[in-house]
Amino acid sequence: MTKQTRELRRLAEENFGWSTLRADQVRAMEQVMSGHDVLAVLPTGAGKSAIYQVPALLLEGTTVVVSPLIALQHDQIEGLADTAAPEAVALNSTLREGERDQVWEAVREGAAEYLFLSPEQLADDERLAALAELDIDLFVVDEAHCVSGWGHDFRPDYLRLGSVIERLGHPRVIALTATAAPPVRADIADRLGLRDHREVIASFDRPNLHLSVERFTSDADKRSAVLDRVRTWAGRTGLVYVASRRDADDLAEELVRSGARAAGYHAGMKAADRERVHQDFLAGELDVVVATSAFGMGIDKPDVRFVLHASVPDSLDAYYQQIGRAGRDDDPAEIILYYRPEDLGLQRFLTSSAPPEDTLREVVAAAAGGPAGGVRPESGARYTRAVNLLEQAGAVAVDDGLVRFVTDSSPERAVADAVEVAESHQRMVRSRLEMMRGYAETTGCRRQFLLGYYGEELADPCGNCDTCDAGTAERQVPGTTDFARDEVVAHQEWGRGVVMSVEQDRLTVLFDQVGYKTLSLAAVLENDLLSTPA
DNA sequence: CGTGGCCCTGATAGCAGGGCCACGGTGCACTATT
Repeated sequence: MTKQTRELRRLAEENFGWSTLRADQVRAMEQVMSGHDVLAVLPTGAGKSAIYQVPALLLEGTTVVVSPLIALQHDQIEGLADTAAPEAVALNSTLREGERDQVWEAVREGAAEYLFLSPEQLADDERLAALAELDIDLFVVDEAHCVSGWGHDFRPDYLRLGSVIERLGHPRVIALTATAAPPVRADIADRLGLRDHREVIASFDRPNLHLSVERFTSDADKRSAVLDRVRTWAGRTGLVYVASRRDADDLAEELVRSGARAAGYHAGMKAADRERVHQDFLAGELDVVVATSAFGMGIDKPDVRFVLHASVPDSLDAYYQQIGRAGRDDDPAEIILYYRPEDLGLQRFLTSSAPPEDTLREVVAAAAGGPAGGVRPESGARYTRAVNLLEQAGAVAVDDGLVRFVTDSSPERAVADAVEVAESHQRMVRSRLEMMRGYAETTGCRRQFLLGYYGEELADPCGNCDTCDAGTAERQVPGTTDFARDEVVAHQEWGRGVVMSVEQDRLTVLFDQVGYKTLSLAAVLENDLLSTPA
């Protein structure tokens, strides 16, 4: 053990009371201390926060932590307050002016070691300039999958964190998440501008989760199957994920009517009601929460015995994250997807977003017609998204919040290029949804499919999923030696791709431009669809 | 993309069928009113 590792262990014990650290945690901390940027993908409960909390004590300056939810910021700050570690503070819209000043003062004086912020806080140029004046030597992006999942449309300030990091002189960066498939990892590293970074990736396998899918034709049948299942498990702790707020309310109400200790949860509820459901679930006063995707981040309850999906989520990334809330105590848990292909339609709608052509034109006109030093774009998610697309298309550059038109192309061309970037992203989103379909409809081992999606190989069928139970998931014979996992291939129309998995009769390839595609092995071989560049 | 509710029509015992429309998720920050 090196001197530094001993020092990290000592600080962990003295300040946080952690007498042991996991190998993954230590590895990530050591990389940070050697000056590397780090992307750590570790399951919830594996102590992700320690990866920045401990090294922060060895580094002189302030640690900035970007966190997506104000509630999560509070949880983290409370957690730190219970330790011997230095003070943690947050800057967000809930603070009054006086409180805001106090936070700044604490940070400036060095009284606060950890500063929690939302990505939107960092969009304000004055605030960013003030931060740049400070000595910030560690920049942490918590729940980093949000960069990829939310940044492109929903919360575009996530995609600007790369420039924020540059503006702060590129302190060491740690990106933390519990779930990230290979393309998501690449997106995070790319968008944050990680430099010579190291990845610490834990296994995604959760062998205690029994995986299954039940297929339905009628929506009413599916719905009663979900309700019946929960009723037969009366008293067990679990989650039911639904696609709409109305379903959350309705299903919860039906369960309550049949005597279950259940409640709905979605973003349309009053903050106090949401908080109460959250707390009651953690305290064991509620058995079942019927929720939209709003429920989950920050929930670390060990004894969740089932997670049911009354409707498909928009990707396997979301699905894995949601089912991962079950069985954290390593005891068996049931994971069931109640599947109707029609339900994919709702997700297709929810994840579709028309390229913002009007806004793109507005921003291009302002930048191309403005002063050479650049123009300050209007604030708001709509404009930020347009700037992001134009920047990615190489049409504009952004420095200190000023947008400059930097291409030789015409303004019309710039808009068209940005639209193409948006459409390319849209194709990726669509292909993710198709992978969700693939999981639901596979006759192979569910776990092999799921782990394959995360770039992890499981040699034999798992023996703990419905297809294994039914015997349809026979041992996967590599159909041919023509293609191997991780191999780079090229397709005439879809361009470069990487083989994600090889099954008996088909293979799944992740293409850079069009996302995931599942190809029939026979068709590939017969028509010579894929070449393997040397 | 798919569903549920509404209205209209036509045809005629209690409503079937078609067309149209609205709706559907995640959170930050900021503002105006009570």
